[in-house]
Amino acid sequence: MKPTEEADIRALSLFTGMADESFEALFRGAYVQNFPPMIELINEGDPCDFLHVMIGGSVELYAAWNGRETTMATVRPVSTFILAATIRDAPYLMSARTLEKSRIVLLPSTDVREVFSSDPVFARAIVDELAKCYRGVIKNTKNLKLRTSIERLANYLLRLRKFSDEGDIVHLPMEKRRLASYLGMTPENLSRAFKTLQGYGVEVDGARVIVNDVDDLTNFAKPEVLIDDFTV
Amino acid sequence: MKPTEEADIRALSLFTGMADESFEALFRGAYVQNFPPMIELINEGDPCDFLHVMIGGSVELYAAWNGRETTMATVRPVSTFILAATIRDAPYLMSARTLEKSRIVLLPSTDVREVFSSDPVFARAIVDELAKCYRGVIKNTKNLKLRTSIERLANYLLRLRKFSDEGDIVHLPMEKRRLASYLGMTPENLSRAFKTLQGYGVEVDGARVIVNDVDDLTNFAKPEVLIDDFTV
DNA sequence: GGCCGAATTTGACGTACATCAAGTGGGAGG
DNA sequence: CCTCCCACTTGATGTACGTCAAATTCGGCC
Repeated sequence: MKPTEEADIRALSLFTGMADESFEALFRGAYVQNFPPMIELINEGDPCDFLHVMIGGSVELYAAWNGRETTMATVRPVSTFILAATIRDAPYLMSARTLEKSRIVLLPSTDVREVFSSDPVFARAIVDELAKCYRGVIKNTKNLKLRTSIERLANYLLRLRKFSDEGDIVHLPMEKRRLASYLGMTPENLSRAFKTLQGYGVEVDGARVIVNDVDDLTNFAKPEVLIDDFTV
Repeated sequence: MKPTEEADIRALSLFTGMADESFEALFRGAYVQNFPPMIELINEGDPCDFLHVMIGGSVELYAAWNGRETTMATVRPVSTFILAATIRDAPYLMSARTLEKSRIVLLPSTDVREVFSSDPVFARAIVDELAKCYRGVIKNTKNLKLRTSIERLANYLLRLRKFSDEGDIVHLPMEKRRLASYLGMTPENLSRAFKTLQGYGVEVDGARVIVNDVDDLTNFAKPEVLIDDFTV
């Protein structure tokens, strides 16, 4: 692990307040690995051996049942995933695969639980993180149950735009078929949903999307803090 | 609060291991209240002032957006709700209303956070509870995204049956329209879904449902630990 | 028991979305 | 530069599910 990477990780809210000794104890047994694209990192149902920390690339979390599959989330640096399973020492609820070449730190779950017990600051940070994740999933459920697929797409675009550094031009951070699955629809339907949003000033060119009329789109999408704001 | 009620609460995994002083400190500032049916306890977006502990009746957690409303969960004694908002000192993501006459203990959020900081056993219990809740919501998301409404109903019935003490006879614990909303469908569609499940030996008589052929229904519903087992 | 209002059911119909089957186009490798 | 492959799009069609309106049943209350 390079010093800059370590600094990035240390800056995560999960690790930032903890004692140096704890941080060191936590990362002493860590493995840093580079994975090629489309590698299965985790299989649903397997026992949870590691907390994963993304420091490069991107990973898709997905779930399957009865031959169907759905994207639950995509993870990007710098952040952790499957904290809950680590803490509970429970089997993974989701599978994970790399989408691109990815660099990931693996922290043995036993170490995480150990440091959790010994460092109250880390414990507090874990609780904060878990509560944040929980609320994130609740928001996602509201999004799924209360909105149509077109409304979900519209709000998704507005969220992208908020963090775009090119103003009204946003770049879809994943393939359209994965976005479709994440939003709970088929690729075909996503394509048609984009076409519908043309009527609200949305212009699509591959992965580049231009939001020409924010007010119009916002008026249609009706974004709301308690669903769409990930900081609350 | 009656001694038996206090004992019931103390037995919750959230409170069972903590020091007596902590428990006392936590409940010193508690309010015990009786509510009539259909009272709004909590409004989405309000600041979170209390951790709620159900000791009688039942409460519906629901969310609304743009004129639509959906049931997120129903809570029954003895258990707590809105732990995550309490911990984060964040606004409620869901609203809550009593369904029946209910008896509820209100613990000031500040007290919860204070005891959380001072009692590591309580802290550990909160983390466990949060992780459990998080995993519960993830399972719910998988249920919603991977299954049709009929499949969700079938699995819901099998879950009820598992905890029924009348064998193949189960009792729906809420009105059908709320069940429909919880399962992400309309009352009309729920009615038709029940009719479809007649083909798999399901007999409906008001709130009483008989599962005549568990194997047949199971074969259709394909329940799975990583979606339907709330203990994992 | 009989009445009343609300929940549930039923039927007819409409909409949202999935599926299937061709296209079309764009990027990686020769 | 060409070509192949794979994502994406498009159109036609089917299915799941919602909506609306009208029964019907149920539960509470006199």
